[in-house]
Amino acid sequence: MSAVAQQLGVTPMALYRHVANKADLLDGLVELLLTAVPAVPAVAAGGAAGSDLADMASAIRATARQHPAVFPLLLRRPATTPEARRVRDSVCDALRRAGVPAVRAAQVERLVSTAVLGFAVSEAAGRFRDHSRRQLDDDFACLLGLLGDFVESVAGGLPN
Amino acid sequence: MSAVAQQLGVTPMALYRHVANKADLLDGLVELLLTAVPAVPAVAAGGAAGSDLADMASAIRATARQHPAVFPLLLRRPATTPEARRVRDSVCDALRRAGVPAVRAAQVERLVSTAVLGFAVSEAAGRFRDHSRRQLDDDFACLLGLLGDFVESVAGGLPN
DNA sequence: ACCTGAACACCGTTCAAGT
DNA sequence: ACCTGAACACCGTTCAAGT
Repeated sequence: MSAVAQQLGVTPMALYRHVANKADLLDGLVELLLTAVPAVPAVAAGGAAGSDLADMASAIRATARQHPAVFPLLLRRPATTPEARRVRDSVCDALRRAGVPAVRAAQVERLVSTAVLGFAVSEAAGRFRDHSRRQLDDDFACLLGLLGDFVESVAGGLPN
Repeated sequence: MSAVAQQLGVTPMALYRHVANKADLLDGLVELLLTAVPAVPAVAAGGAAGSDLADMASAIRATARQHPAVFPLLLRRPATTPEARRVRDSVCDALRRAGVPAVRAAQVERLVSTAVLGFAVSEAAGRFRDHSRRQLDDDFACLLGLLGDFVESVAGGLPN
Protein backbone atom coordinates (compact mmCIF):
# COMPACT_ATOMS: atom_id res chain seq x y z
CA MET A 1 0.00 0.00 0.00
CA SER A 2 2.80 2.40 0.92
CA ALA A 3 4.64 1.75 -2.33
CA VAL A 4 1.54 2.22 -4.48
CA ALA A 5 0.64 5.41 -2.62
CA GLN A 6 4.14 6.79 -3.05
CA GLN A 7 4.02 5.99 -6.77
CA LEU A 8 0.81 8.05 -6.93
CA GLY A 9 2.22 10.89 -4.86
CA VAL A 10 -0.34 10.40 -2.11
CA THR A 11 -0.52 9.02 1.43
CA PRO A 12 -1.36 5.31 1.97
CA MET A 13 -4.66 6.15 3.64
CA ALA A 14 -5.97 7.79 0.48
CA LEU A 15 -6.09 4.38 -1.21
CA TYR A 16 -8.86 3.16 1.08
CA ARG A 17 -11.32 5.37 -0.78
CA HIS A 18 -10.70 3.29 -3.92
CA VAL A 19 -10.02 -0.25 -2.71
CA ALA A 20 -11.33 -2.07 0.35
CA ASN A 21 -7.90 -3.28 1.47
CA LYS A 22 -4.65 -4.78 0.21
CA ALA A 23 -6.25 -8.07 -0.89
CA ASP A 24 -8.81 -6.15 -2.90
CA LEU A 25 -6.09 -4.17 -4.64
CA LEU A 26 -4.21 -7.38 -5.50
CA ASP A 27 -7.42 -8.92 -6.86
CA GLY A 28 -7.71 -5.93 -9.16
CA LEU A 29 -4.13 -6.38 -10.35
CA VAL A 30 -4.75 -10.04 -11.14
CA GLU A 31 -7.91 -9.14 -13.02
CA LEU A 32 -5.88 -6.66 -15.05
CA LEU A 33 -3.26 -9.30 -15.73
CA LEU A 34 -5.81 -11.66 -17.28
CA THR A 35 -6.81 -8.91 -19.69
CA ALA A 36 -3.58 -9.67 -21.55
CA VAL A 37 -4.84 -13.13 -22.56
CA PRO A 38 -6.42 -12.77 -26.01
CA ALA A 39 -10.10 -13.53 -26.50
CA VAL A 40 -10.60 -16.47 -28.77
CA PRO A 41 -13.32 -16.47 -31.45
CA ALA A 42 -16.00 -18.71 -29.94
CA VAL A 43 -17.00 -20.07 -33.33
CA ALA A 44 -13.74 -20.04 -35.24
CA ALA A 45 -13.34 -20.94 -38.87
CA GLY A 46 -12.60 -24.63 -38.27
CA GLY A 47 -9.53 -26.54 -37.25
CA ALA A 48 -7.36 -23.78 -35.78
CA ALA A 49 -8.23 -24.73 -32.20
CA GLY A 50 -4.74 -26.07 -31.51
CA SER A 51 -3.04 -22.85 -32.48
CA ASP A 52 -5.63 -20.84 -30.51
CA LEU A 53 -4.64 -22.78 -27.40
CA ALA A 54 -0.96 -22.28 -28.11
CA ASP A 55 -1.56 -18.55 -28.55
CA MET A 56 -3.29 -18.28 -25.20
CA ALA A 57 -0.55 -20.29 -23.49
CA SER A 58 2.13 -18.05 -24.98
CA ALA A 59 0.23 -14.94 -23.89
CA ILE A 60 0.00 -16.33 -20.36
CA ARG A 61 3.72 -17.00 -20.30
CA ALA A 62 4.56 -13.54 -21.66
CA THR A 63 2.36 -11.94 -19.01
CA ALA A 64 4.12 -13.93 -16.30
CA ARG A 65 7.48 -12.68 -17.54
CA GLN A 66 6.25 -9.09 -17.57
CA HIS A 67 4.71 -9.13 -14.10
CA PRO A 68 6.63 -11.70 -12.06
CA ALA A 69 5.67 -10.22 -8.69
CA VAL A 70 1.89 -10.40 -9.19
CA PHE A 71 1.54 -13.37 -11.51
CA PRO A 72 1.99 -16.14 -8.90
CA LEU A 73 -1.25 -14.95 -7.27
CA LEU A 74 -3.08 -16.69 -10.13
CA LEU A 75 -2.44 -20.01 -8.38
CA ARG A 76 -4.26 -18.83 -5.24
CA ARG A 77 -7.81 -18.24 -6.46
CA PRO A 78 -10.33 -20.23 -8.51
CA ALA A 79 -11.84 -18.72 -11.65
CA THR A 80 -14.52 -16.66 -9.91
CA THR A 81 -13.83 -13.20 -11.33
CA PRO A 82 -15.19 -12.16 -14.76
CA GLU A 83 -11.82 -12.12 -16.54
CA ALA A 84 -10.78 -15.45 -15.03
CA ARG A 85 -14.05 -17.04 -16.17
CA ARG A 86 -13.65 -15.52 -19.62
CA VAL A 87 -10.17 -17.06 -19.99
CA ARG A 88 -11.32 -20.43 -18.68
CA ASP A 89 -14.34 -20.49 -20.99
CA SER A 90 -12.16 -19.54 -23.95
CA VAL A 91 -9.95 -22.54 -23.26
CA CYS A 92 -12.96 -24.83 -22.90
CA ASP A 93 -14.39 -23.58 -26.18
CA ALA A 94 -11.13 -24.18 -28.00
CA LEU A 95 -10.91 -27.69 -26.51
CA ARG A 96 -14.41 -28.56 -27.71
CA ARG A 97 -13.60 -27.21 -31.14
CA ALA A 98 -10.52 -29.45 -31.09
CA GLY A 99 -12.83 -32.42 -30.63
CA VAL A 100 -12.74 -32.89 -26.86
CA PRO A 101 -16.10 -34.34 -25.71
CA ALA A 102 -18.13 -31.72 -23.81
CA VAL A 103 -18.22 -33.87 -20.64
CA ARG A 104 -14.44 -33.91 -20.46
CA ALA A 105 -13.76 -30.31 -21.46
CA ALA A 106 -13.75 -28.97 -17.89
CA GLN A 107 -11.25 -31.53 -16.62
CA VAL A 108 -8.96 -31.21 -19.62
CA GLU A 109 -9.09 -27.43 -19.20
CA ARG A 110 -8.02 -27.77 -15.57
CA LEU A 111 -5.09 -30.04 -16.42
CA VAL A 112 -3.89 -28.02 -19.40
CA SER A 113 -4.25 -24.67 -17.62
CA THR A 114 -2.51 -26.01 -14.53
CA ALA A 115 0.45 -27.26 -16.54
CA VAL A 116 0.83 -23.95 -18.39
CA LEU A 117 0.36 -21.93 -15.19
CA GLY A 118 2.84 -24.15 -13.36
CA PHE A 119 5.49 -23.44 -15.97
CA ALA A 120 4.73 -19.72 -16.19
CA VAL A 121 4.70 -19.24 -12.43
CA SER A 122 7.91 -21.27 -12.02
CA GLU A 123 9.61 -19.05 -14.55
CA ALA A 124 8.21 -15.84 -13.06
CA ALA A 125 9.00 -16.86 -9.50
CA GLY A 126 12.60 -17.73 -10.33
CA ARG A 127 12.69 -21.52 -10.20
CA PHE A 128 14.33 -21.57 -13.62
CA ARG A 129 16.69 -18.68 -12.97
CA ASP A 130 19.74 -20.86 -13.73
CA HIS A 131 18.51 -21.71 -17.23
CA SER A 132 18.99 -19.77 -20.43
CA ARG A 133 16.17 -18.14 -22.29
CA ARG A 134 16.77 -20.52 -25.18
CA GLN A 135 16.47 -23.53 -22.92
CA LEU A 136 13.21 -22.23 -21.45
CA ASP A 137 11.75 -21.50 -24.86
CA ASP A 138 12.59 -25.06 -25.84
CA ASP A 139 11.03 -26.45 -22.66
CA PHE A 140 7.88 -24.42 -23.27
CA ALA A 141 7.59 -25.62 -26.87
CA CYS A 142 8.00 -29.17 -25.62
CA LEU A 143 5.27 -28.59 -23.03
CA LEU A 144 2.90 -27.27 -25.69
CA GLY A 145 3.68 -30.35 -27.76
CA LEU A 146 2.88 -32.79 -25.01
CA LEU A 147 -0.32 -30.96 -24.11
CA GLY A 148 -1.31 -30.97 -27.77
CA ASP A 149 -0.80 -34.72 -27.90
CA PHE A 150 -2.89 -35.11 -24.76
CA VAL A 151 -5.75 -33.04 -26.17
CA GLU A 152 -5.62 -35.04 -29.40
CA SER A 153 -5.74 -38.32 -27.51
CA VAL A 154 -8.79 -37.17 -25.54
CA ALA A 155 -10.38 -35.96 -28.77
CA GLY A 156 -9.91 -39.49 -30.09
CA GLY A 157 -7.96 -38.31 -33.06
CA LEU A 158 -11.18 -37.63 -34.95
CA PRO A 159 -11.08 -34.63 -37.31
CA ASN A 160 -13.45 -32.28 -35.43
CA MET B 1 9.39 -14.99 13.31
CA SER B 2 7.04 -13.81 16.06
CA ALA B 3 4.73 -16.79 15.56
CA VAL B 4 7.56 -19.32 15.59
CA ALA B 5 9.09 -17.72 18.68
CA GLN B 6 5.77 -17.78 20.49
CA GLN B 7 5.29 -21.45 19.58
CA LEU B 8 8.68 -22.10 21.20
CA GLY B 9 7.92 -19.98 24.24
CA VAL B 10 10.73 -17.57 23.51
CA THR B 11 11.18 -14.01 22.22
CA PRO B 12 11.62 -13.43 18.44
CA MET B 13 15.21 -12.19 18.92
CA ALA B 14 16.28 -15.57 20.29
CA LEU B 15 15.78 -17.12 16.84
CA TYR B 16 18.64 -15.14 15.34
CA ARG B 17 21.09 -17.38 17.18
CA HIS B 18 19.84 -20.34 15.10
CA VAL B 19 18.86 -18.88 11.73
CA ALA B 20 20.33 -15.94 9.83
CA ASN B 21 16.94 -14.36 9.08
CA LYS B 22 13.40 -15.16 7.98
CA ALA B 23 14.41 -16.31 4.50
CA ASP B 24 16.91 -18.70 6.03
CA LEU B 25 14.25 -20.16 8.29
CA LEU B 26 11.90 -20.65 5.33
CA ASP B 27 14.68 -22.35 3.36
CA GLY B 28 15.05 -24.78 6.24
CA LEU B 29 11.32 -25.51 6.22
CA VAL B 30 11.36 -26.21 2.49
CA GLU B 31 14.33 -28.51 2.94
CA LEU B 32 12.39 -30.37 5.62
CA LEU B 33 9.40 -30.62 3.30
CA LEU B 34 11.42 -32.37 0.61
CA THR B 35 12.45 -34.98 3.14
CA ALA B 36 8.94 -36.41 2.75
CA VAL B 37 9.62 -37.40 -0.89
CA PRO B 38 10.79 -41.04 -0.83
CA ALA B 39 14.24 -41.93 -2.04
CA VAL B 40 14.10 -44.13 -5.09
CA PRO B 41 16.46 -47.10 -5.51
CA ALA B 42 18.99 -45.82 -8.04
CA VAL B 43 19.41 -49.26 -9.59
CA ALA B 44 15.97 -50.77 -9.18
CA ALA B 45 15.01 -54.29 -10.14
CA GLY B 46 13.91 -53.43 -13.67
CA GLY B 47 10.76 -51.99 -15.16
CA ALA B 48 9.13 -50.38 -12.11
CA ALA B 49 10.32 -46.89 -13.06
CA GLY B 50 6.82 -45.72 -13.94
CA SER B 51 5.41 -46.61 -10.54
CA ASP B 52 8.46 -45.05 -8.84
CA LEU B 53 7.63 -41.76 -10.55
CA ALA B 54 3.96 -42.05 -9.60
CA ASP B 55 4.98 -42.71 -5.99
CA MET B 56 7.14 -39.61 -5.86
CA ALA B 57 4.41 -37.50 -7.45
CA SER B 58 1.85 -38.74 -4.93
CA ALA B 59 4.24 -38.02 -2.06
CA ILE B 60 4.74 -34.48 -3.38
CA ARG B 61 1.00 -33.95 -3.57
CA ALA B 62 0.43 -35.34 -0.07
CA THR B 63 3.13 -33.05 1.30
CA ALA B 64 1.49 -30.07 -0.37
CA ARG B 65 -1.82 -30.93 1.27
CA GLN B 66 -0.18 -31.27 4.67
CA HIS B 67 1.77 -28.02 4.52
CA PRO B 68 -0.17 -25.66 2.27
CA ALA B 69 1.39 -22.50 3.70
CA VAL B 70 5.03 -23.45 3.03
CA PHE B 71 4.71 -25.66 -0.01
CA PRO B 72 4.26 -22.92 -2.63
CA LEU B 73 7.79 -21.75 -1.82
CA LEU B 74 9.02 -24.72 -3.87
CA LEU B 75 8.20 -22.76 -7.02
CA ARG B 76 10.52 -19.94 -5.99
CA ARG B 77 13.94 -21.59 -5.91
CA PRO B 78 15.93 -23.84 -8.25
CA ALA B 79 17.20 -27.21 -7.03
CA THR B 80 20.32 -25.92 -5.30
CA THR B 81 19.88 -27.39 -1.80
CA PRO B 82 20.91 -30.99 -1.04
CA GLU B 83 17.38 -32.35 -0.61
CA ALA B 84 16.13 -30.59 -3.74
CA ARG B 85 18.99 -32.05 -5.75
CA ARG B 86 18.35 -35.48 -4.30
CA VAL B 87 14.70 -35.36 -5.40
CA ARG B 88 15.59 -34.06 -8.84
CA ASP B 89 18.26 -36.71 -9.35
CA SER B 90 15.86 -39.42 -8.20
CA VAL B 91 13.40 -38.34 -10.88
CA CYS B 92 16.13 -38.25 -13.53
CA ASP B 93 17.28 -41.74 -12.54
CA ALA B 94 13.76 -43.11 -12.78
CA LEU B 95 13.32 -41.47 -16.19
CA ARG B 96 16.49 -43.05 -17.54
CA ARG B 97 15.42 -46.40 -16.16
CA ALA B 98 12.13 -45.87 -18.00
CA GLY B 99 14.10 -45.58 -21.23
CA VAL B 100 14.43 -41.82 -21.59
CA PRO B 101 17.70 -41.01 -23.42
CA ALA B 102 20.25 -39.49 -21.04
CA VAL B 103 20.49 -36.28 -23.08
CA ARG B 104 16.78 -35.62 -22.66
CA ALA B 105 16.42 -36.68 -19.02
CA ALA B 106 17.03 -33.20 -17.58
CA GLN B 107 14.42 -31.52 -19.78
CA VAL B 108 11.84 -34.23 -19.26
CA GLU B 109 12.46 -34.00 -15.50
CA ARG B 110 11.83 -30.26 -15.62
CA LEU B 111 8.57 -30.65 -17.51
CA VAL B 112 7.26 -33.54 -15.44
CA SER B 113 8.25 -31.95 -12.12
CA THR B 114 6.77 -28.62 -13.14
CA ALA B 115 3.45 -30.20 -14.06
CA VAL B 116 3.25 -32.12 -10.78
CA LEU B 117 4.36 -29.10 -8.75
CA GLY B 118 1.87 -26.89 -10.59
CA PHE B 119 -0.97 -29.18 -9.62
CA ALA B 120 0.20 -29.65 -6.04
CA VAL B 121 0.76 -25.94 -5.47
CA SER B 122 -2.59 -25.05 -7.06
CA GLU B 123 -4.31 -27.47 -4.72
CA ALA B 124 -2.36 -26.29 -1.67
CA ALA B 125 -2.82 -22.61 -2.49
CA GLY B 126 -6.57 -22.96 -2.90
CA ARG B 127 -7.12 -22.66 -6.65
CA PHE B 128 -9.18 -25.87 -6.58
CA ARG B 129 -11.05 -25.05 -3.40
CA ASP B 130 -14.41 -25.34 -5.19
CA HIS B 131 -13.74 -28.92 -6.29
CA SER B 132 -14.40 -32.12 -4.39
CA ARG B 133 -11.63 -34.37 -3.17
CA ARG B 134 -12.88 -37.07 -5.53
CA GLN B 135 -12.68 -34.74 -8.50
CA LEU B 136 -9.12 -33.73 -7.60
CA ASP B 137 -8.04 -37.34 -7.13
CA ASP B 138 -9.42 -38.05 -10.58
CA ASP B 139 -7.66 -35.03 -12.07
CA PHE B 140 -4.38 -36.10 -10.49
CA ALA B 141 -4.70 -39.65 -11.79
CA CYS B 142 -5.36 -38.22 -15.24
CA LEU B 143 -2.28 -35.99 -14.94
CA LEU B 144 -0.12 -38.98 -14.01
CA GLY B 145 -1.53 -40.82 -17.01
CA LEU B 146 -0.71 -38.06 -19.47
CA LEU B 147 2.78 -37.66 -18.03
CA GLY B 148 3.31 -41.40 -18.26
CA ASP B 149 2.32 -41.32 -21.93
CA PHE B 150 4.71 -38.44 -22.49
CA VAL B 151 7.61 -40.27 -20.84
CA GLU B 152 6.82 -43.36 -22.90
CA SER B 153 6.79 -41.37 -26.11
CA VAL B 154 10.19 -39.85 -25.31
CA ALA B 155 11.48 -43.30 -24.39
CA GLY B 156 10.43 -44.41 -27.87
CA GLY B 157 8.27 -47.19 -26.52
CA LEU B 158 11.30 -49.45 -26.29
CA PRO B 159 11.24 -51.91 -23.35
CA ASN B 160 14.13 -50.50 -21.25
C1' DA C 1 26.49 -20.27 24.60
C1' DC C 2 21.99 -18.65 24.70
C1' DC C 3 18.32 -15.39 25.68
C1' DT C 4 16.23 -10.62 26.60
C1' DG C 5 14.93 -5.32 26.51
C1' DA C 6 14.95 -1.56 24.19
C1' DA C 7 14.99 0.51 19.99
C1' DC C 8 14.52 1.18 14.86
C1' DA C 9 12.35 1.20 10.52
C1' DC C 10 8.68 -0.59 8.61
C1' DC C 11 3.89 -2.56 7.59
C1' DG C 12 -1.72 -2.37 6.91
C1' DT C 13 -5.63 -0.19 8.77
C1' DT C 14 -9.05 3.03 11.54
C1' DC C 15 -11.12 7.23 12.33
C1' DA C 16 -11.85 11.81 13.15
C1' DA C 17 -10.68 15.88 10.96
C1' DG C 18 -9.79 18.74 7.21
C1' DT C 19 -10.73 20.96 2.10
C1' DA D 1 -16.10 13.55 -2.72
C1' DC D 2 -11.43 12.99 -1.70
C1' DC D 3 -7.30 13.38 1.10
C1' DT D 4 -4.55 13.81 5.57
C1' DG D 5 -2.63 13.36 10.68
C1' DA D 6 -2.44 10.90 14.32
C1' DA D 7 -2.78 6.65 16.27
C1' DC D 8 -2.90 1.48 16.73
C1' DA D 9 -1.29 -3.08 16.36
C1' DC D 10 1.87 -5.34 14.04
C1' DC D 11 6.20 -6.85 11.44
C1' DG D 12 11.68 -8.24 10.92
C1' DT D 13 16.00 -6.98 12.64
C1' DT D 14 20.11 -4.80 15.48
C1' DC D 15 22.75 -4.47 19.41
C1' DA D 16 24.13 -3.93 23.90
C1' DA D 17 23.21 -6.14 28.02
C1' DG D 18 22.19 -9.87 30.88
C1' DT D 19 22.77 -15.14 32.76
